[in-house]
Amino acid sequence: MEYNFKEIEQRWQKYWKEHNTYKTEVDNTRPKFYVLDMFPYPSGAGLHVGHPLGYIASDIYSRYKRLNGFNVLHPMGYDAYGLPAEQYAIQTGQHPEVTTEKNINRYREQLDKIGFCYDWNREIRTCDPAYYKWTQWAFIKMFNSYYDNDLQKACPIDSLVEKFSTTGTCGVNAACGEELSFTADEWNAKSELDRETVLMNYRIAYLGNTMVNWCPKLGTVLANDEVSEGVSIRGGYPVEQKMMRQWCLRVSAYAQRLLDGLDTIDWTESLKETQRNWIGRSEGAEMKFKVAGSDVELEIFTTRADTIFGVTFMVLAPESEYVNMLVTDGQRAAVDKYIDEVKHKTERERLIDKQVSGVFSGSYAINPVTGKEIPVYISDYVLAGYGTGAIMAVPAHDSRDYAFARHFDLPIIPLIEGADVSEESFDAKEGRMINSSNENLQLDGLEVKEAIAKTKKYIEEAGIGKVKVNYRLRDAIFSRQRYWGEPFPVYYDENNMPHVLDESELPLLLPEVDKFLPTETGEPPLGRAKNWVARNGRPLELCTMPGFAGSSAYYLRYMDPHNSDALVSKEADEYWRNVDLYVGGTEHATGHLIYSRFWNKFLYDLGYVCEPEPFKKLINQGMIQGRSNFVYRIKDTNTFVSFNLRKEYEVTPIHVDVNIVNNDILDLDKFKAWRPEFADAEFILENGKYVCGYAIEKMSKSMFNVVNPDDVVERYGADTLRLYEMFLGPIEQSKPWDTNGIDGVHRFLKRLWSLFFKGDQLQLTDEEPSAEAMKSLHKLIKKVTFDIEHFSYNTSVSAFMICVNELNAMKCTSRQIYHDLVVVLAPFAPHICEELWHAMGEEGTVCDARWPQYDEKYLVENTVKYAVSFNGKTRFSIEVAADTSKEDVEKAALSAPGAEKWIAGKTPRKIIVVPGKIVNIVI
RNA sequence: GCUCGGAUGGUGGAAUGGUAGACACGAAGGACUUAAAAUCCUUUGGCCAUUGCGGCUGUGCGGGUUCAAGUCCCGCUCCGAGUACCA
Repeated sequence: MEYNFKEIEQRWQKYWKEHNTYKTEVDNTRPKFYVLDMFPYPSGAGLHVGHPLGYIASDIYSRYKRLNGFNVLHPMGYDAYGLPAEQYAIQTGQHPEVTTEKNINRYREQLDKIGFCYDWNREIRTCDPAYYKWTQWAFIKMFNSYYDNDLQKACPIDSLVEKFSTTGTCGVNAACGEELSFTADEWNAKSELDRETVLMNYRIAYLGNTMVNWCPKLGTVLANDEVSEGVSIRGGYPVEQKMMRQWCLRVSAYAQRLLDGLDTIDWTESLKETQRNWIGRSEGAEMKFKVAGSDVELEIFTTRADTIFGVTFMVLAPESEYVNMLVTDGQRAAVDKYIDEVKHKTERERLIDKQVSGVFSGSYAINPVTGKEIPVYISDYVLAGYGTGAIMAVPAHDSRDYAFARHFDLPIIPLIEGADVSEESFDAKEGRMINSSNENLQLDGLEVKEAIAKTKKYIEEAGIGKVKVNYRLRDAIFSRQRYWGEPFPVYYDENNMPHVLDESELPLLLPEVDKFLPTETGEPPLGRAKNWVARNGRPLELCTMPGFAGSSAYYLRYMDPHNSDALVSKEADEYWRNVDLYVGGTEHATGHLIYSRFWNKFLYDLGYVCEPEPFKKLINQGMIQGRSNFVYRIKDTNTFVSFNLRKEYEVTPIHVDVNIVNNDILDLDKFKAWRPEFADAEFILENGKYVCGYAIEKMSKSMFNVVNPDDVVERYGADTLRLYEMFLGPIEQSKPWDTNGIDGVHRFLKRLWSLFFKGDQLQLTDEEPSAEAMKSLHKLIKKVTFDIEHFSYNTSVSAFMICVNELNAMKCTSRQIYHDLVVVLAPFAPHICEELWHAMGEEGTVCDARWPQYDEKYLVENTVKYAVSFNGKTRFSIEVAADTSKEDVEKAALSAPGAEKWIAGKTPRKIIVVPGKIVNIVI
């Protein structure tokens, strides 16, 4: 009987579906394990061979845990809201819902062919009203909450109102946009509208005027993580800075907890580091500089308080509120001109144009320590959004200040002994201080670190400023001027003040529109919706939520996907708790993985979830790159020359579809049929074959290097695909898709099959397995158990190959051996194992078997091989009985044939015996 | 610039400080076959010796620790990823 993978795989996939084999329920009698894949955005292109890499790894882990008696939650769903469907809708008029549905069906079809053990009863889609109801619900909760810095948690906004009405802002320490100060009486005297305006300053979901990344081409704002190097990540369009009234989430309030939480979770160090950088904690000081002839106090943030003696000028961000206060009449025109220029530069231009620019404000600040007057400049190298939007410039020890000082010919005072600042600044925080003492503060001779500490202490005592921690992490901008997203549960009153809907009104359904474009008046697409008003007749919010809204809490919904009364029931949450193993790409490090942690912590504060971190362990699967193939056309002809002969001609490399190339050998007939212009192509072959060149590139349609998993399944079967993807290399490493080795894996499965069957006959016997066979099996179990726990799947596949080869060589037919072999292989190649399990006459499915435990007693060797080294160089090996004493091993090594030659009559100075491994003889 | 990874045969990749190159691909040779496919066997880091054992060398470069280093330490080079006027 041939290994008919097609028939086997179809049969078992059908069986699993019909028997609901992978259905999961809360079961308090068994330990839980939650394995999650980052759910995909269902794009029109379908899955390529890179997508399943992580899915296969998590599937193996899920099956392994299940075999070990865990109740495994392993769900899948779709991140269904997103730009591509909307862009497509704009172009074609096709409703995004229709294309999304179509794409989801295609994804499902592809996923099903690979034999995953997902519990599809728990499928979720972010665009499903029953799902996004809970996204809207969370938004309402955030709107109705503020962040209490003393309690370090989110609290109901009502309790803040309570405090305001009894004590005013006194004693309130809350995360806010702007420090406010008022008494209870002042609060109580405020109008409803004024109160709402004040509260907006504290809400966790708030409407704020902020500088946003505006992408004119996409017609929407983007979050910081959606922009890279001044262009949008999706589409690569220019992004500019614009002040807009936008919904924001006060993620910054959670900065410290997001940072601290990283120490409690098992993620790769590099990913944690990325998040730490993104959060960007920096300890420093806020200092106040008086301005000559003015009441204004200029507040700046610095991490280098020690350099206070080297401050030779100040710089304001062009958007800073200080600008207007400090510009003198004489400089007004110049400043206005400069600010106008800056405004019209896009973020990208600002980055490309690294030339120093700036303008003098006309004012002078007074150094609080030295009392010296220093000019105040305005320049776009200072960012409005970080710190206070103003800096003290120390050109000797900051490269940006240095460039500015050089350009405007401002003084540069070195403050560190031995630092040469004639050519460039000395930015390192090391060395001894000089030029830094007066009657107020003496820093000379101190190390930089000591100087920083001393200065901080001084400025607090002298009341010049205070120690402050700053974070780079900004609040998330939460509005998108798009159609295909979650509508905000928000309406506006006659004062244009937003209010949230009542929870009973959820879900607020996404309305129909005639076109998916902005309105003629420039409003978002929802402006086209008819009757887009709340129950009370008030107009609803026209923006929708961004992509990360729906993906921030989806792992919670999987726990209890059909609950219409809660995001997740207490019971389900307390059982499943959080994700034990999360598998996905690093590209979400500063987006989804920050937002999700924030969202989870918020729900944790409110008592809706019981774990402070959503993802306990995270594995990043590498990207699968494309391996493009090339043919070489001789210039001005239709003749193609094989790879190794191409140097003899003048040729143009042309991408060729990798699907008509096999192991770099071009299928000539398929090539001719591929495109009309190649129909009469001629070839110059080498050894009768046309060999293609190759290159590693991103997998994309335009490179003709996209490999579809369906094609691989069709040709080799799902089990081969699964094994091969794991065999390709370490899971976390990026690597090109290269089918050159797939035959080897497929051969392995065929060999396995032929161990079971001779002809049509199952050739297994009930005889006792030999010690040799037991050893081979237990070696395998030990190795595979270890490997799965350590996500080292590639070496497991090797271990299977070795074991099967050994069993084959020893002609083992023992049912007992194969029973266990099938169980440990089942997570990797479930279909063939299910078939063999069944053929052996076992009950039920292999999914419910028990993971075999290895027994060291079978692994004990009778004899041990020692490598014998002389002065560290291995020369030969000896074999001795396993229980030979160290002394006897030494003797055996010294008296072994061949040893004489290396000892050369001398007396060994030292002999080191590493049990079971090596004897090193030092002469 | 900063942060984090990485560098091992023709290729993908194995090696708790202990015989480097497991396993697989590819290649070469062979068996079976009219032939091909499939399958199986042998060889396969480099150099030298091959009538035999064998010897030398070898994990990006230069040092160091150690009886012993691909692995640990110091200093470089190159490649990849992330991030970037964050004061």
